Amino acid sequence: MYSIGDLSRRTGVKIPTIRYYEQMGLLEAPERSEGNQRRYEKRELERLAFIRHARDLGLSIEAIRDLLALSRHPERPCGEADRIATEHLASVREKIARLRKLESELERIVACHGDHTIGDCYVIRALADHSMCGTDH
Amino acid sequence: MYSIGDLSRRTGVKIPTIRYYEQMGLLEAPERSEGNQRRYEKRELERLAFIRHARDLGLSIEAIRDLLALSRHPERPCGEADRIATEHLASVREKIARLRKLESELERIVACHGDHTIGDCYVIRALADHSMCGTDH
DNA sequence: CTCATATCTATAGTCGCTGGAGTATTTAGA
DNA sequence: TCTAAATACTCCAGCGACTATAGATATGAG
Ligand SMILES: [Zn+2]
Ligand SMILES: [Zn+2]
Ligand SMILES: [Zn+2]
Ligand SMILES: [Zn+2]
Repeated sequence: MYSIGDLSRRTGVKIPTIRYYEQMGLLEAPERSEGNQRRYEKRELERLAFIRHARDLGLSIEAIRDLLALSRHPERPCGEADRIATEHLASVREKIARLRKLESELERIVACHGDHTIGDCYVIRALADHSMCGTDH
Repeated sequence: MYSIGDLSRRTGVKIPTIRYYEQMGLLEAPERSEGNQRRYEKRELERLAFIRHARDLGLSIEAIRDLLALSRHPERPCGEADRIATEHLASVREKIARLRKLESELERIVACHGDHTIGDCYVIRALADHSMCGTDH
Protein backbone atom coordinates (compact mmCIF):
# COMPACT_ATOMS: atom_id res chain seq x y z
CA MET A 1 0.00 0.00 0.00
CA TYR A 2 1.36 3.35 -1.04
CA SER A 3 0.37 6.77 0.19
CA ILE A 4 -0.01 9.54 -2.36
CA GLY A 5 3.41 10.80 -1.29
CA ASP A 6 4.99 7.40 -2.00
CA LEU A 7 3.44 7.42 -5.46
CA SER A 8 4.70 10.91 -6.03
CA ARG A 9 8.26 10.03 -5.04
CA ARG A 10 8.31 6.87 -7.12
CA THR A 11 6.93 8.40 -10.31
CA GLY A 12 8.09 12.00 -10.06
CA VAL A 13 4.49 13.20 -10.44
CA LYS A 14 3.59 15.94 -7.97
CA ILE A 15 0.90 15.22 -5.44
CA PRO A 16 -1.64 17.78 -6.67
CA THR A 17 -1.10 16.42 -10.17
CA ILE A 18 -1.96 12.89 -9.01
CA ARG A 19 -5.19 14.18 -7.54
CA TYR A 20 -5.81 16.09 -10.75
CA TYR A 21 -5.39 12.89 -12.79
CA GLU A 22 -7.91 11.20 -10.54
CA GLN A 23 -10.35 14.03 -11.12
CA MET A 24 -9.78 13.80 -14.87
CA GLY A 25 -10.55 10.09 -14.83
CA LEU A 26 -7.05 8.81 -15.60
CA LEU A 27 -6.71 7.18 -12.21
CA GLU A 28 -9.59 5.49 -10.49
CA ALA A 29 -10.52 6.69 -7.03
CA PRO A 30 -8.33 4.53 -4.79
CA GLU A 31 -9.17 2.95 -1.46
CA ARG A 32 -8.97 5.18 1.56
CA SER A 33 -7.44 4.79 4.99
CA GLU A 34 -9.62 5.11 8.09
CA GLY A 35 -8.72 8.77 8.14
CA ASN A 36 -9.74 9.24 4.47
CA GLN A 37 -6.27 9.30 2.96
CA ARG A 38 -5.64 7.68 -0.42
CA ARG A 39 -4.03 4.23 -0.39
CA TYR A 40 -2.73 2.80 -3.63
CA GLU A 41 -1.77 -0.65 -4.87
CA LYS A 42 1.05 -1.53 -7.19
CA ARG A 43 -1.36 -1.60 -10.15
CA GLU A 44 -2.03 2.08 -9.70
CA LEU A 45 1.64 2.88 -9.41
CA GLU A 46 2.17 1.25 -12.80
CA ARG A 47 -0.79 3.05 -14.24
CA LEU A 48 0.57 6.37 -13.04
CA ALA A 49 3.97 5.58 -14.54
CA PHE A 50 2.22 4.92 -17.85
CA ILE A 51 0.41 8.24 -17.62
CA ARG A 52 3.60 10.06 -16.72
CA HIS A 53 5.46 8.56 -19.63
CA ALA A 54 2.68 9.34 -22.07
CA ARG A 55 2.54 12.93 -20.82
CA ASP A 56 6.30 13.23 -21.17
CA LEU A 57 5.84 12.17 -24.77
CA GLY A 58 3.31 14.98 -25.16
CA LEU A 59 0.08 13.00 -25.40
CA SER A 60 -3.00 14.82 -24.18
CA ILE A 61 -5.02 13.78 -21.18
CA GLU A 62 -7.81 12.76 -23.50
CA ALA A 63 -5.56 10.58 -25.65
CA ILE A 64 -4.19 8.94 -22.52
CA ARG A 65 -7.69 8.30 -21.24
CA ASP A 66 -8.48 6.55 -24.52
CA LEU A 67 -5.29 4.50 -24.42
CA LEU A 68 -5.99 3.42 -20.86
CA ALA A 69 -9.51 2.40 -21.81
CA LEU A 70 -8.14 0.39 -24.73
CA SER A 71 -5.58 -1.34 -22.57
CA ARG A 72 -8.38 -2.87 -20.55
CA HIS A 73 -9.24 -5.04 -23.58
CA PRO A 74 -6.03 -6.89 -24.46
CA GLU A 75 -7.78 -9.20 -26.91
CA ARG A 76 -9.06 -6.47 -29.20
CA PRO A 77 -7.16 -5.28 -32.26
CA CYS A 78 -4.92 -2.35 -31.58
CA GLY A 79 -5.60 -0.17 -34.61
CA GLU A 80 -7.02 2.56 -32.44
CA ALA A 81 -3.94 2.72 -30.21
CA ASP A 82 -1.69 2.86 -33.25
CA ARG A 83 -3.85 5.62 -34.70
CA ILE A 84 -3.59 7.74 -31.57
CA ALA A 85 0.20 7.44 -31.55
CA THR A 86 0.50 8.10 -35.27
CA GLU A 87 -1.69 11.17 -35.09
CA HIS A 88 0.32 12.47 -32.20
CA LEU A 89 3.52 11.96 -34.13
CA ALA A 90 2.02 13.97 -36.96
CA SER A 91 1.14 16.80 -34.62
CA VAL A 92 4.65 16.79 -33.16
CA ARG A 93 6.04 17.05 -36.68
CA GLU A 94 3.75 19.96 -37.45
CA LYS A 95 4.91 21.75 -34.35
CA ILE A 96 8.52 21.20 -35.33
CA ALA A 97 7.87 22.57 -38.80
CA ARG A 98 6.18 25.67 -37.42
CA LEU A 99 8.96 26.26 -34.92
CA ARG A 100 11.60 25.88 -37.59
CA LYS A 101 9.99 28.67 -39.57
CA LEU A 102 10.02 30.83 -36.47
CA GLU A 103 13.61 29.89 -35.85
CA SER A 104 14.73 30.99 -39.27
CA GLU A 105 12.85 34.29 -39.05
CA LEU A 106 14.24 34.95 -35.61
CA GLU A 107 17.76 34.13 -36.75
CA ARG A 108 17.39 36.71 -39.48
CA ILE A 109 15.94 39.21 -37.05
CA VAL A 110 18.66 38.91 -34.42
CA ALA A 111 21.50 38.54 -36.93
CA CYS A 112 22.00 42.29 -37.20
CA HIS A 113 23.08 43.42 -33.81
CA GLY A 114 25.80 45.71 -32.67
CA ASP A 115 25.97 49.25 -31.49
CA HIS A 116 22.80 50.91 -32.51
CA THR A 117 19.74 52.62 -31.10
CA ILE A 118 16.15 51.53 -30.79
CA GLY A 119 15.33 53.94 -33.62
CA ASP A 120 17.21 51.86 -36.16
CA CYS A 121 17.11 48.50 -34.43
CA TYR A 122 16.42 45.75 -36.89
CA VAL A 123 14.57 43.71 -34.27
CA ILE A 124 12.00 46.43 -33.81
CA ARG A 125 11.69 47.16 -37.52
CA ALA A 126 11.34 43.52 -38.44
CA LEU A 127 8.61 43.03 -35.88
CA ALA A 128 6.75 46.01 -37.25
CA ASP A 129 6.75 44.67 -40.79
CA HIS A 130 5.96 41.12 -41.72
CA SER A 131 6.72 41.80 -45.38
CA MET A 132 10.39 41.65 -44.42
CA CYS A 133 9.88 38.01 -43.49
CA GLY A 134 10.84 35.20 -45.83
CA THR A 135 8.06 32.82 -44.79
CA ASP A 136 4.57 33.11 -43.54
CA HIS A 137 4.40 31.79 -40.04
CA MET B 1 -10.85 56.71 -37.30
CA TYR B 2 -11.31 52.98 -37.09
CA SER B 3 -13.84 51.01 -35.11
CA ILE B 4 -12.67 47.90 -33.30
CA GLY B 5 -14.18 45.84 -36.13
CA ASP B 6 -12.12 47.75 -38.71
CA LEU B 7 -8.98 47.06 -36.72
CA SER B 8 -9.92 43.42 -36.48
CA ARG B 9 -10.48 43.07 -40.22
CA ARG B 10 -7.27 44.88 -41.10
CA THR B 11 -4.99 42.96 -38.75
CA GLY B 12 -6.72 39.60 -38.50
CA VAL B 13 -6.85 39.92 -34.71
CA LYS B 14 -10.22 38.97 -33.27
CA ILE B 15 -12.23 41.63 -31.50
CA PRO B 16 -12.15 40.08 -28.02
CA THR B 17 -8.41 39.67 -28.44
CA ILE B 18 -8.00 43.37 -29.17
CA ARG B 19 -9.87 44.18 -25.98
CA TYR B 20 -7.71 41.64 -24.18
CA TYR B 21 -4.54 43.33 -25.41
CA GLU B 22 -5.87 46.63 -24.12
CA GLN B 23 -6.53 45.06 -20.75
CA MET B 24 -3.02 43.59 -20.72
CA GLY B 25 -1.53 47.01 -21.40
CA LEU B 26 -0.28 46.33 -24.93
CA LEU B 27 -2.68 48.83 -26.43
CA GLU B 28 -3.54 52.07 -24.72
CA ALA B 29 -7.17 52.77 -24.00
CA PRO B 30 -8.34 54.55 -27.16
CA GLU B 31 -10.72 57.46 -27.54
CA ARG B 32 -14.38 56.65 -27.39
CA SER B 33 -17.38 57.69 -29.46
CA GLU B 34 -20.30 59.48 -27.83
CA GLY B 35 -21.86 56.08 -27.32
CA ASN B 36 -18.72 54.69 -25.64
CA GLN B 37 -17.39 52.69 -28.58
CA ARG B 38 -13.64 52.49 -29.18
CA ARG B 39 -12.25 54.72 -31.94
CA TYR B 40 -8.70 54.12 -33.12
CA GLU B 41 -6.14 56.12 -35.09
CA LYS B 42 -3.67 54.79 -37.61
CA ARG B 43 -0.94 54.70 -34.95
CA GLU B 44 -2.88 52.11 -33.02
CA LEU B 45 -3.48 50.05 -36.14
CA GLU B 46 0.28 49.88 -36.65
CA ARG B 47 0.85 49.06 -33.03
CA LEU B 48 -1.63 46.20 -33.23
CA ALA B 49 0.06 44.90 -36.38
CA PHE B 50 3.35 44.92 -34.46
CA ILE B 51 1.76 42.98 -31.60
CA ARG B 52 0.20 40.49 -33.97
CA HIS B 53 3.45 39.88 -35.75
CA ALA B 54 5.36 39.46 -32.51
CA ARG B 55 2.74 37.00 -31.24
CA ASP B 56 2.93 35.08 -34.51
CA LEU B 57 6.64 34.78 -33.89
CA GLY B 58 5.84 33.35 -30.47
CA LEU B 59 6.89 36.22 -28.22
CA SER B 60 5.05 36.42 -24.91
CA ILE B 61 2.72 39.25 -23.98
CA GLU B 62 5.27 40.37 -21.43
CA ALA B 63 8.13 40.44 -23.93
CA ILE B 64 5.96 42.43 -26.31
CA ARG B 65 5.05 44.88 -23.58
CA ASP B 66 8.77 45.41 -22.96
CA LEU B 67 9.52 45.84 -26.67
CA LEU B 68 6.72 48.38 -27.02
CA ALA B 69 8.02 50.30 -24.03
CA LEU B 70 11.52 50.31 -25.55
CA SER B 71 10.25 51.52 -28.89
CA ARG B 72 9.06 54.69 -27.24
CA HIS B 73 12.71 55.72 -26.77
CA PRO B 74 14.27 55.60 -30.25
CA GLU B 75 17.46 57.31 -29.11
CA ARG B 76 18.41 54.70 -26.54
CA PRO B 77 20.69 51.77 -27.29
CA CYS B 78 18.89 48.66 -28.38
CA GLY B 79 20.73 46.00 -26.43
CA GLU B 80 17.63 45.13 -24.48
CA ALA B 81 15.52 44.57 -27.59
CA ASP B 82 18.22 42.39 -29.07
CA ARG B 83 18.43 40.45 -25.83
CA ILE B 84 14.68 39.74 -25.81
CA ALA B 85 14.78 38.47 -29.37
CA THR B 86 17.91 36.40 -28.78
CA GLU B 87 16.47 34.80 -25.68
CA HIS B 88 13.31 33.99 -27.51
CA LEU B 89 15.28 32.38 -30.30
CA ALA B 90 17.05 30.26 -27.71
CA SER B 91 13.75 29.14 -26.25
CA VAL B 92 12.42 28.26 -29.71
CA ARG B 93 15.53 26.18 -30.31
CA GLU B 94 15.07 24.40 -27.01
CA LYS B 95 11.50 23.57 -27.93
CA ILE B 96 12.63 22.21 -31.26
CA ALA B 97 15.25 20.06 -29.59
CA ARG B 98 12.73 18.65 -27.14
CA LEU B 99 10.22 17.95 -29.87
CA ARG B 100 12.81 16.20 -31.97
CA LYS B 101 13.48 13.79 -29.14
CA LEU B 102 9.78 13.13 -28.86
CA GLU B 103 9.58 12.69 -32.60
CA SER B 104 12.26 10.02 -32.64
CA GLU B 105 10.72 8.13 -29.74
CA LEU B 106 7.30 8.28 -31.32
CA GLU B 107 8.70 7.11 -34.64
CA ARG B 108 10.12 4.10 -32.90
CA ILE B 109 6.89 3.50 -31.03
CA VAL B 110 4.61 3.62 -34.06
CA ALA B 111 7.06 1.82 -36.36
CA CYS B 112 5.81 -1.61 -35.37
CA HIS B 113 2.24 -1.76 -36.45
CA GLY B 114 0.28 -4.38 -38.26
CA ASP B 115 -2.32 -6.91 -37.31
CA HIS B 116 -2.08 -7.36 -33.62
CA THR B 117 -4.03 -6.99 -30.44
CA ILE B 118 -3.87 -4.49 -27.63
CA GLY B 119 -2.28 -7.19 -25.51
CA ASP B 120 0.89 -7.22 -27.57
CA CYS B 121 0.69 -3.74 -29.04
CA TYR B 122 4.07 -2.09 -29.04
CA VAL B 123 2.52 1.35 -28.56
CA ILE B 124 0.99 0.33 -25.27
CA ARG B 125 4.07 -1.54 -24.09
CA ALA B 126 6.41 1.28 -25.01
CA LEU B 127 4.28 3.78 -23.12
CA ALA B 128 4.30 1.57 -20.07
CA ASP B 129 8.07 1.36 -19.97
CA HIS B 130 10.38 4.29 -20.45
CA SER B 131 13.45 2.04 -20.26
CA MET B 132 12.62 1.00 -23.82
CA CYS B 133 13.27 4.59 -24.88
CA GLY B 134 16.54 5.65 -26.41
CA THR B 135 16.57 9.17 -24.94
CA ASP B 136 15.33 10.84 -21.85
CA HIS B 137 12.67 13.31 -22.77
C1' DC C 1 0.94 11.40 24.22
C1' DT C 2 3.11 14.81 21.64
C1' DC C 3 4.44 16.85 17.72
C1' DA C 4 6.35 17.14 13.14
C1' DT C 5 5.13 15.68 8.82
C1' DA C 6 1.80 14.29 5.53
C1' DT C 7 -2.63 14.53 3.62
C1' DC C 8 -7.35 16.19 3.05
C1' DT C 9 -10.81 19.48 0.42
C1' DA C 10 -11.86 23.51 -1.94
C1' DT C 11 -10.56 27.26 -4.42
C1' DA C 12 -7.85 30.40 -7.24
C1' DG C 13 -4.13 31.38 -10.31
C1' DT C 14 -1.16 30.54 -14.60
C1' DC C 15 -1.15 31.92 -20.25
C1' DG C 16 -3.37 33.71 -24.21
C1' DC C 17 -7.07 33.87 -25.75
C1' DT C 18 -12.30 32.72 -27.07
C1' DG C 19 -17.13 32.62 -26.59
C1' DG C 20 -21.61 33.86 -24.64
C1' DA C 21 -25.28 36.66 -22.29
C1' DG C 22 -27.59 40.62 -22.07
C1' DT C 23 -27.60 45.48 -23.28
C1' DA C 24 -26.59 49.61 -25.99
C1' DT C 25 -25.09 52.10 -30.18
C1' DT C 26 -24.41 52.92 -34.99
C1' DT C 27 -25.71 52.86 -39.71
C1' DA C 28 -28.25 52.07 -43.85
C1' DG C 29 -32.48 51.53 -46.25
C1' DA C 30 -37.58 52.54 -46.80
C1' DT D 1 -37.66 59.96 -39.72
C1' DC D 2 -38.24 55.53 -38.34
C1' DT D 3 -36.85 50.92 -38.03
C1' DA D 4 -34.13 46.97 -38.40
C1' DA D 5 -29.68 44.92 -38.93
C1' DA D 6 -25.12 45.06 -37.75
C1' DT D 7 -21.93 46.22 -34.60
C1' DA D 8 -20.05 47.17 -30.06
C1' DC D 9 -20.29 47.40 -25.01
C1' DT D 10 -19.20 44.99 -20.21
C1' DC D 11 -18.78 41.17 -17.49
C1' DC D 12 -17.84 36.58 -16.78
C1' DA D 13 -16.79 31.64 -17.69
C1' DG D 14 -14.06 28.19 -20.01
C1' DC D 15 -9.98 25.94 -22.40
C1' DG D 16 -5.52 22.52 -20.93
C1' DA D 17 -2.64 20.84 -17.68
C1' DC D 18 -1.29 21.79 -14.00
C1' DT D 19 0.36 24.49 -9.49
C1' DA D 20 -0.27 26.76 -5.23
C1' DT D 21 -2.25 28.36 -1.60
C1' DA D 22 -5.44 28.05 3.14
C1' DG D 23 -7.26 25.85 6.78
C1' DA D 24 -8.48 21.49 8.70
C1' DT D 25 -7.39 16.64 9.78
C1' DA D 26 -4.55 12.22 9.98
C1' DT D 27 -0.46 9.58 10.57
C1' DG D 28 3.74 7.82 12.57
C1' DA D 29 8.13 8.08 15.29
C1' DG D 30 10.00 9.03 19.76
ZN1 LIG E 1 18.92 46.19 -32.18
ZN1 LIG F 1 6.69 37.73 -40.33
ZN1 LIG G 1 -0.44 -1.74 -31.96
ZN1 LIG H 1 10.46 7.30 -22.64
